[in-house]
Amino acid sequence: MNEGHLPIGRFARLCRLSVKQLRHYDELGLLTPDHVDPDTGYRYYRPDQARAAMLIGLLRSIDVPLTSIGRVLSGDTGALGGVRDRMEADLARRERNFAALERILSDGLPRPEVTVVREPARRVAVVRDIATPDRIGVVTSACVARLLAAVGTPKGLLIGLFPLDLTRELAVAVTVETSEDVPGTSPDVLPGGLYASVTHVGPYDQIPLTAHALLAWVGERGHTPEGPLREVYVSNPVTTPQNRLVTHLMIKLEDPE
Amino acid sequence: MNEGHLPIGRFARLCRLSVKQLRHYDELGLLTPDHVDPDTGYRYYRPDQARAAMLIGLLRSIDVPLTSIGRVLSGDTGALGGVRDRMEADLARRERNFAALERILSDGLPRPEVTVVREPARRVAVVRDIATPDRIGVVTSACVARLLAAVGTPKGLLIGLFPLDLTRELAVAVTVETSEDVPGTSPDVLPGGLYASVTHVGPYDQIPLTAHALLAWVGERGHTPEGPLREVYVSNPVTTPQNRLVTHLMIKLEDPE
DNA sequence: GTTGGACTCTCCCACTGTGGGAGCCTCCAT
DNA sequence: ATGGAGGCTCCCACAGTGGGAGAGTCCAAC
Repeated sequence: MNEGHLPIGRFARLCRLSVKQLRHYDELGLLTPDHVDPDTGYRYYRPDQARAAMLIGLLRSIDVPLTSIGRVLSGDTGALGGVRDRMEADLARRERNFAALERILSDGLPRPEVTVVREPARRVAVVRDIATPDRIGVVTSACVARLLAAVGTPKGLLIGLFPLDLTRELAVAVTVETSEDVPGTSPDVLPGGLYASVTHVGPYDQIPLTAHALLAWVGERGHTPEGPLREVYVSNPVTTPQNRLVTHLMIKLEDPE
Repeated sequence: MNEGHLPIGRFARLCRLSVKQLRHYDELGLLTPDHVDPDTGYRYYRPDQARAAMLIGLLRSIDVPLTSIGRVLSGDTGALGGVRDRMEADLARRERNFAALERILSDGLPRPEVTVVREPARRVAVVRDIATPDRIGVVTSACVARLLAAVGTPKGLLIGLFPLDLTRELAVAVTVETSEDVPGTSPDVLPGGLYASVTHVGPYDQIPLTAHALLAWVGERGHTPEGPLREVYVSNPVTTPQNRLVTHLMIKLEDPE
């Protein structure tokens, strides 16, 4: 064999990777040793493979997944762009989570006051869309924009409707009370009756904190929540600071018979 | 059995959790069903367990680990504080990683120019400390502060010394050339000889990008890097914007015989 | 030439949290 | 009585790394 060949341990020290990692990368086809002894299975690397090895280490050190690294190594120049986008979205989500945790730590676990109110049926103009769980915020904003464009200055408060199961693809809707049909929207009637209601104060992306408490209240009392979760946007999000935004969260209770 | 008891599927829908999750939480002891039929193994939950279940779901939705949730449920009020600190550190690390990835995407993979230079031996004053891999930045800054406090205004450039193996606990050192012993520092002599050298331009926490390229260059040519990695801080970090900071990275080559 | 210690091999298991699926059993309404 | 929905347990998968067992290999010192 060539004299320059390095056994795996020496190569690992050279590249600042662990032996385990190198074997794993070999197995995945990311970095195949220049030569493998057919009798003993010993892996031997050429020194100039250190560049590829260290590229792997570099990208791993910034959390690029091995599959993406594989694409980079095989010349897919666009692979890192996708990683960038995913990292950015992940980062934003983690920042939201961190803010929510900070809030819990400062305000304690949410135990807001739940009241039962009787709501009239409401004739509304509806704008709907489909969203994935992580895009609820964006999609809802878009619906609001479309609704406002169709209705003009609304006379009542905007009401959002969200299904209780947020784990998969879901339909969101934004409505406003109206007395006549509005072009560009669908007419609908929100059922009246008894609702459990709670007030959320804070950023919209922390609504789940309060909504969980509302649903817990409902479940605790043995009610079965019916229909979508209703969010009544009381504050003007343009003029109100994030942590003063007021939203009423309501869920219909089954009719007592 | 009690009439209010819910089988797992119904309870799961109520709490917006999956059946799999509930079984898992049962197994971990986080949320034990109120009653388990000894014959069939069927789990039955009380409606008021929904509060605990939804608390789990809420904390999971903001990435709190199940073990920490367990501590919260058993009344450990300090558990979330630890989670907060870990999340904050993790967030900072991810932000750095994201910045590094952005840099790679805009500047391409680092392939800086490596030169071989002959360095004289240098008599230096040294301040050392031990750091874990994620605290290198902080610990190094502290060493710099101690060194500057001991030396006053240095006549030469600060030089950092870092072992090549960054995967475990490691010793960092900061030095400055001096002609006499300085109280509060240790005297040492940096060996002279041939060094591979490369210039890094950018934030200190992106030094690994360039260092990897340097080590790859060394490895490619079959050299064995010797001794610690040397970082010569050319710019004044106080007056220079982050992405204009200039640092020379140097690694000693074994002497040609 | 032999011996011993460092090195390497392949497998298996662990972590975290969730989902999918197989194979079987149970509940409840028709 | 029967069928379908829903429950049970147990196994495997993901991603990436580390740890360890048990066996084989390399190389330098004697």
